[in-house]
Amino acid sequence: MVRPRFAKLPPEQQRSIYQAALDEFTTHGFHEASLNRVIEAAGISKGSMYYYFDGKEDLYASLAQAALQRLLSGLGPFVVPDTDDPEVFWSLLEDYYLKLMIALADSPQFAALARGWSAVAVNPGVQQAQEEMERGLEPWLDRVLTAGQRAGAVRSDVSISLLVAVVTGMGQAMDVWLVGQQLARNRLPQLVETLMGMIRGAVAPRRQD
Amino acid sequence: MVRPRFAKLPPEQQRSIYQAALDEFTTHGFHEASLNRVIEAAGISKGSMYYYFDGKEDLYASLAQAALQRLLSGLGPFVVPDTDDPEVFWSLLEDYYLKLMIALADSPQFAALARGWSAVAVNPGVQQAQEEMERGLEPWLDRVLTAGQRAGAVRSDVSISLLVAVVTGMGQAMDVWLVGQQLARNRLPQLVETLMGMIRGAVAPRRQD
DNA sequence: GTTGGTATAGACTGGTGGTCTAAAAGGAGG
DNA sequence: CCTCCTTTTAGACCACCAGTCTATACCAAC
Repeated sequence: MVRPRFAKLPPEQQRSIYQAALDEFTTHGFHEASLNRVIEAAGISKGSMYYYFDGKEDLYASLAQAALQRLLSGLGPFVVPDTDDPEVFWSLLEDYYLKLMIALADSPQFAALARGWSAVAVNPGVQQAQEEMERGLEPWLDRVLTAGQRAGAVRSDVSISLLVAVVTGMGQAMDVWLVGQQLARNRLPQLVETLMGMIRGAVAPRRQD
Repeated sequence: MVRPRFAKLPPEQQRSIYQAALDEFTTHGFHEASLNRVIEAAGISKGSMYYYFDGKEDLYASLAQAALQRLLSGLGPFVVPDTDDPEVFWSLLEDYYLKLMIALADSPQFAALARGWSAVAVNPGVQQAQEEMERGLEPWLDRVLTAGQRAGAVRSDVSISLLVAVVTGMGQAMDVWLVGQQLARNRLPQLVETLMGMIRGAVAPRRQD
């Protein structure tokens, strides 16, 4: 999936293509985006586009990956809380989530890209690309929740896959909701605390456990 | 959005068109579905199709609406629990959710249709149709949660819109997860209890409330 | 120079959703 | 039976789509 040919391009042209693609994808979403328009806006020929990218999906995945990398570069690697104390576990997670949200608030481009993502998943051809991206996200969630179970912070009486699904769903819903709000930066900490509290309420062990 | 022309058709032809559309949409999803193939499979002409439906989106929305109606007809109207007891509130909701899940398990067609739904939402043109459908669902959730607040079963310290978003997200995630499982009918009650418990954990009042 | 890989251009293909015009079918009044 | 008008059907046609392919331009190595 690495395309050294593209990396060899003069950075100026790389940015031109990425910018055109970003505009198109963020304003139209994946399916309604037109590769032809991207080609035109970038000022290159169809041949060149297909010389650098395998196709529409590949361009999108490339773009998203680059954006994600940029987003996470200021955040350090994914952290898996390693602790025995449920309170500490949730506190660590909340810190991390807050940092993530702040970074996200600073790059609305990526938010727009991420929002279009779920739609892409329907196309089977893209699932592979998505898996590549999720290879850094879903397994992370998986490991985090497993660590949470060890710490007694996450219930152990249901399958991990359900927990991952539910937390992902909650996270997506919250993100979408957050983007819809006028998220004043100074209110973020309180909001994140609330949101994390809801996730905790959903997946924490029942009281009699 | 009502197309009396279509309703006037001989039922046999109506079913022929709906069946062809259902096959296409459930096997390919909305975006990858081909209207031309539906037309061919239904054995009608393009002119007729566009005489009866405004287009692809309209056909899809029509189909989904009909399927939803059929699904809910055996379920009675949406119920808004009216009680003062949080326990009763959640119990009523759980009963209803279970009935819904059983009905869903009995009509996999609708499940497939519903799965494709989120992808359609990305297309702005369909959002209107979706809103029309959700006009019967989201406000219901809204009212249910408000009733839950009155009963002290749902926390009142965050906005209803967030609660609706989170519950919707959880519900979608759970539905998708459920469909992915081999949902044996006899295990459904226990599963639904678990799922409802998670929703409850997320939106119930904090302990110190 | 000549050769050979790299890069670019853009015509072309088979498909898409959607429009449009012309003809067929159906029915009411004479 | 014929005319007139509306409703319905047929399918050619349009612009656009993602993706393929061939021919040519470029440029370094020899």
